[in-house]
Amino acid sequence: MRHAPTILHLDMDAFYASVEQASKPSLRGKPVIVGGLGPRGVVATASYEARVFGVRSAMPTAMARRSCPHGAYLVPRFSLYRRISEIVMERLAELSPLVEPLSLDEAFVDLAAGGVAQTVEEARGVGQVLRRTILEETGLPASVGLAATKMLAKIASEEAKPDGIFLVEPGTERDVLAPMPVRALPGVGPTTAETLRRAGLQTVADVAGAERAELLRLLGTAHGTAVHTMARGIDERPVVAERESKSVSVEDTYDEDVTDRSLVVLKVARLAGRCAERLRAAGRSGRTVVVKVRRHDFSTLTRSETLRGPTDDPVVIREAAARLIAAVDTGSGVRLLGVGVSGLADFTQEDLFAQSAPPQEPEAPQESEGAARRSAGEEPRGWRPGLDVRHERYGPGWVQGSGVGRVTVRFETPSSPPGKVRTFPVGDEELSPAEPYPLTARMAETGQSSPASLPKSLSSGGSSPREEGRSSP
DNA sequence: TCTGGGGTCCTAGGACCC
DNA sequence: TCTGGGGTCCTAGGACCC
Repeated sequence: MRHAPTILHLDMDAFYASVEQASKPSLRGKPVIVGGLGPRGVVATASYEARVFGVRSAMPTAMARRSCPHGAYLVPRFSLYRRISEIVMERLAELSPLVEPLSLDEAFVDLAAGGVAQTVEEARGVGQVLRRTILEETGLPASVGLAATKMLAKIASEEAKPDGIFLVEPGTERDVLAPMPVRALPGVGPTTAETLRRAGLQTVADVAGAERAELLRLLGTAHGTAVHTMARGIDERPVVAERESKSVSVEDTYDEDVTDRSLVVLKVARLAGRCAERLRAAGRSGRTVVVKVRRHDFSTLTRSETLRGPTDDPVVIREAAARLIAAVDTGSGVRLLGVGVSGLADFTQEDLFAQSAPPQEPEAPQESEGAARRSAGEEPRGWRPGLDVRHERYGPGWVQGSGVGRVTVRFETPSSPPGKVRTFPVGDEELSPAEPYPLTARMAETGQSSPASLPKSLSSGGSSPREEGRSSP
């Protein structure tokens, strides 16, 4: 274990909600909830103002509306979040070759490997400069944790929030951890915490003081060992850059349970097609096709089939998915269907034996996403709250709400004062969907060739298709 | 209030082979 | 005739994370 706090954990504060507040001046200082807005939606991120009312991530949106009825409820704008994430990750890459992203808004950085910090003071300095840089370039607050291990760096960034920095001095790990609830340890969720509680272990100190054999008996070999080790402040996991994904999957939860068997079969076929598209876009192929079904009572089952060789062929994946769903009783209705492919190979090469794939896939006539949804009997989702629009006469704005044939738009941009609201008929010819506005001057400079503005076929790949836009030192 | 979507890792049992 | 152990692959489910 290293002797200086040179593992940095960066975590953007309430990321999606903060982006929305930065984009929409009228929402600053107000409760903002980003997530699914349908009857079965859940909260992805709540702003700190919304958390005061008890709104939390993963909470059903319907419940959030009850406890925070005056909040602004918005759908996520992932293309914008991805653009901002790219900018942040670029800044991290300047600190070290060892950057391990955990999600769009979170990453570990090994500062020692980058040679930018060897001591407590240097590490703190790097963290402070980083926070300032991110604020300047994106307009968003980020918190930084620094420690000698990943576990403590992550706990430190949690401690630092909101908009702060926290450094765990090497040697004090056990003291910092001791009073914390067991849930603070990575890998300890509700089930493990309950198991430990029943054994009388509530704090990290309790677990650290427990017999190793007792933990193995309670949690099994792998988990028990990991929890015991972590509780004593030991964590030798290295920061690892560029981990290849091991599976690709697509799933949909439906607003109402699907009972019609032929519709179930149709939806599985469509999901298989989408899954294959994603696989191809990533330049991967896989051997095991998985179908996932969640029933009306929330019970979930999976059925899988392993092919003789890896594939990314939509026809092959669709056929396998069709065989799998054929063996599942969906008579009582399903709330979710999913299709995934695992056992990913590095190459995209058709297996020469088992496949029935014709060389030139005779895809069904290409339907647009919207047309596909409509023909499947689903709602077209035009003006969803939070989305960017432009009006010929009033300029750029965002959808505040819609219903009974009308759309309400607020006309403002990141750098404008809070804007005015106007209402239009949903069919207003002068109103059209628009690209997100850059949050800062810096984003406007480099963001013109943003993935969001590129055709789908170019922007969906793993690596960025553009070369320019990198600032010189 | 009624539970998203995208992942990772682990366990356990059965088949199959040596 | 009965009784083995170990290794690998596949399938299914579950806990956990963001």
